Amino acid sequence: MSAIENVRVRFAPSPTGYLHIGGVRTAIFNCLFARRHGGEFLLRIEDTDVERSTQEAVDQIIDSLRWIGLDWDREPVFQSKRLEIYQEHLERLLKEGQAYRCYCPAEELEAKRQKAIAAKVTYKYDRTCRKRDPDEDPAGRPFVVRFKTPEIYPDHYNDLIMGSIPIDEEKLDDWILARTDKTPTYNFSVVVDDATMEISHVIRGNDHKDNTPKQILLYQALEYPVPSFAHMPLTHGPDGSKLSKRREQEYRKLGISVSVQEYRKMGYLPHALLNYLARLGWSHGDQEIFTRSELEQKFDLDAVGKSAGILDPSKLKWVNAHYIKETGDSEIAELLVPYLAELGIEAAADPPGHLQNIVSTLKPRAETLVEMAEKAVFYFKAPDSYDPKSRKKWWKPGAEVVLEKIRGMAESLDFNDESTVETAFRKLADEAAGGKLGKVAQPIRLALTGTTVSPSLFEVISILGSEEVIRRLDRALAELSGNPA
RNA sequence: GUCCCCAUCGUCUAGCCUGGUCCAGGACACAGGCCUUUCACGCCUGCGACAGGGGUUCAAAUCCCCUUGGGGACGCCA
Repeated sequence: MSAIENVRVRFAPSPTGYLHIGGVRTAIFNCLFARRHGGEFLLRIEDTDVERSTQEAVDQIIDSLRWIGLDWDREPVFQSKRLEIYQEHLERLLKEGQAYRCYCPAEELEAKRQKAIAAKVTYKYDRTCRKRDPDEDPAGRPFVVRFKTPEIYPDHYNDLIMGSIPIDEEKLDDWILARTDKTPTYNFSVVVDDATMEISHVIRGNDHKDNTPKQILLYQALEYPVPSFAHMPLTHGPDGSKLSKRREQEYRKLGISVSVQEYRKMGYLPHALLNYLARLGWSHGDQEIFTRSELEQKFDLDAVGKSAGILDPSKLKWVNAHYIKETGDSEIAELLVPYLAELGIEAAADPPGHLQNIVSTLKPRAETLVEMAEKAVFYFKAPDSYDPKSRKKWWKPGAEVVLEKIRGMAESLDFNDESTVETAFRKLADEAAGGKLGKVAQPIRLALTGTTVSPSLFEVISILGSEEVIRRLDRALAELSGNPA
């Protein structure tokens, strides 16, 4: 697809809670689409539901969007500050006879709806008030304003992702534009906002697909140009159904979450999540890894699929692991600090380069920053116990000889230098273990880390430094001789 | 219930529009191997799908129809 002129898109969350993972994906698609075509990406906060909207949620959403690296082009628009605009449009429709006041009591309509549901038929407003002459409207009674659905309308609309979608009479209710308290309903405010903000492409979740016919008719009634629509497939949970905030506990066990913030807590890099989410439902040949600018160059709606995507934590982890390896040691070190703090380790005051060195040994071994922090603990805290199984296997009688020899080397050689350590070990392995490095390394690894799994021992030793190595060896030696220190 | 949408390996997908190059390609996961001081990383190999049935055609994953399965929407929520 070649570049489209005058693109302006928007992301329009309602601030009733944290940012939904499906929400960011919508935001990502919008933003990338705008960048791809040199257009604008705007943010609109849909806070007309005063009861449920909070400032805290607004802050959280903005924070999450920034974290993942999304940038919008103008000040965010708040619907709550645009009430007069909706009112103007409403009056215009009323005056032109394209909308009418409905005095039917809410309870009465609700009862009819329940009845329809019980009878298993589609509920539609019976248009009682449409039939009345507006001049005969009862004065002083509460009313809502309904859209007077025109008799003639297009039989379909063209969706940029889903293709041709029929407009079905069944769905064209005389829906409510404004509530009794005069506030606009969603379908009314979006249209007024998108039209007045001159949005060119409405890219949103597939769950809004059935609202589109209503909205198109409103654009036409208001004589605004109808934007292009693109309904993206939804993001589903592992069971294949729509993600539900209520099932968060269940998701947690599987390593996914509905909340964007949680992914930060789980130790994902923002660009990794962005990359993963962009690739969920969109593709560019066989490419999996995209830089930000590649995404901005290559993303387009014509390569977006039609079917819903299931969040796959293992693929996400793989993408994350990839970026952990790709990113520089110092950057990762900086990002790691808060995760270490969670474990009670204050690494910020360490000598410069210390944490970077640690990070460089852990990068190929961690899929998330949480995992990396956990694996870094032994560098900061000497083992307080030794894995019993490994003890049995590697600390057989005579093992103390090896520990003592290494201890001696640590005293006489420069163990802050990795290659010196390696040379010493190889020499010892030749002399004492028939060249089997493992026989020397494992007992030492156990002494130094408490387990038999760690980064390269040579790296570990050079990072720990001679002093600390001696301390840990002494402690292990004491343990071996039956006199734990 | 009504309406709408979707349908390629377990998952994300390429291919479908413009039928043949596809006994269907890549990635994640999984299994095995190599490398190796352990664990990883990396590399190699393997496993694994056109939902089913009818058409159309010399030829269908690709076009048409039906069935089945899945999802979404039916508010004075957004």
